[in-house]
Amino acid sequence: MTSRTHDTSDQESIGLSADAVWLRRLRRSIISWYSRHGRDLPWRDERDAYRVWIREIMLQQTTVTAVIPYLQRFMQRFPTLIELAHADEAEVLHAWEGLGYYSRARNLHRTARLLLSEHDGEFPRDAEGLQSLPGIGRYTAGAIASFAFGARAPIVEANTLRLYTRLLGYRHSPKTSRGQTMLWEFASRILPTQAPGQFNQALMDLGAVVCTAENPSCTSGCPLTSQCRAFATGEQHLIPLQATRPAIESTIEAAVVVRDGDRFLIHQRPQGVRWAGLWDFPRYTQGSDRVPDESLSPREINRLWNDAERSFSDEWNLKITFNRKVTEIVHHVTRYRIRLVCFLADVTDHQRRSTVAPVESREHAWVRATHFEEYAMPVSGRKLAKLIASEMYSPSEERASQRKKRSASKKAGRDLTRS
DNA sequence: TACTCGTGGCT
DNA sequence: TAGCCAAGAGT
Repeated sequence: MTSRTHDTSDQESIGLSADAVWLRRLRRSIISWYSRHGRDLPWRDERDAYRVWIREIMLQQTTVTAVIPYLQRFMQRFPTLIELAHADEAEVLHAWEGLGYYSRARNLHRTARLLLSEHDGEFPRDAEGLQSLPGIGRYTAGAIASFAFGARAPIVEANTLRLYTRLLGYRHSPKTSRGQTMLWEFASRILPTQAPGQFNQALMDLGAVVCTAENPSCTSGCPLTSQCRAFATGEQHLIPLQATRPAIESTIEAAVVVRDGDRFLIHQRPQGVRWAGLWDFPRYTQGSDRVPDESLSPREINRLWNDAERSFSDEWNLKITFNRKVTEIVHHVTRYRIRLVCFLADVTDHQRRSTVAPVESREHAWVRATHFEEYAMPVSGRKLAKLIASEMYSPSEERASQRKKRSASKKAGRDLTRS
């Protein structure tokens, strides 16, 4: 087999990787590189299973930079498994607010309780046992087993996936079951008997620092250049093969800010929906027959205004009337770009007397803007909460509000206040 | 298998 | 800027 082979079979990849001499040389190069250039991460050589677990869950699909401050706060708030297990889920979600992928936090909490109730508060010491726990998949199981318990457990994640596929010149999709089988097989073969945890860390560091997604440092610092098939054929920019991502869709939502005196209505999102368990202002998605990326026309604002008023009144059994449009927030969630148009409605004495009983099954609260901080919210909800807290209570509230309205109207060449 | 689940940084 | 990317897991 030569580097000119264009349809490298998996067996050929594995066959090459199985060459003991080649593997030993690879390992030596990686270990040597790691000793000199490994990242100085705050958790380097951390072996406490609880701390490794929390950190690995946080790092799922999340950058090191984003994780560090959250990890510090989380460990202060929940220093041990016992404290995490004894906390309310709401507290855990609150500590997670802003990190995203909130099922990670819910599974973390579930697993803490499970470990305490059924495992004497101890982690399984092997990858298989770890993988049976909620939120712990194949990668995380291997990471905990090797980092905390020194088990010879392989790992495949974003960094190592890039490294392995390039090293082996794997031209097929690494996401298929065939690709996954090949990758885990190679991960297992390359892993040494001695200090597998450190070696796994070395693999990830090499992927993160040298074998990067964009502009990998093949000729300026990679210890594996001479053994890398992708480099030999100049394909390092083509490997790994990209999966096609679903297209981004634009949608429009209305957020309803209901004010009763100095309190605002928020509700807890139910299980099974996005941001489950987090608190938010009531929001409604408009039919997506037309979803422009640009600002909305006055006609579209009016339609949204009317629809949201009706939806809210039906759902909460509270007939409200919007005072004005407060703001628009554009944010991204998964494959959606959402234009969130926020309306303000004041509850009048008459309305309060007639129908204030919201739907019984829905957790809700009337909260002063100064207390929004106590509730875990999605980032877009938090942005709105901050805006309310800063604008609604500032001494120049009316003036600021008027000024904003005028400038917004002027800019868009329309009147959004609907007299 | 393909899709969902979040967010922020980078180019 | 619009898309890509980041120590994946669950369904």
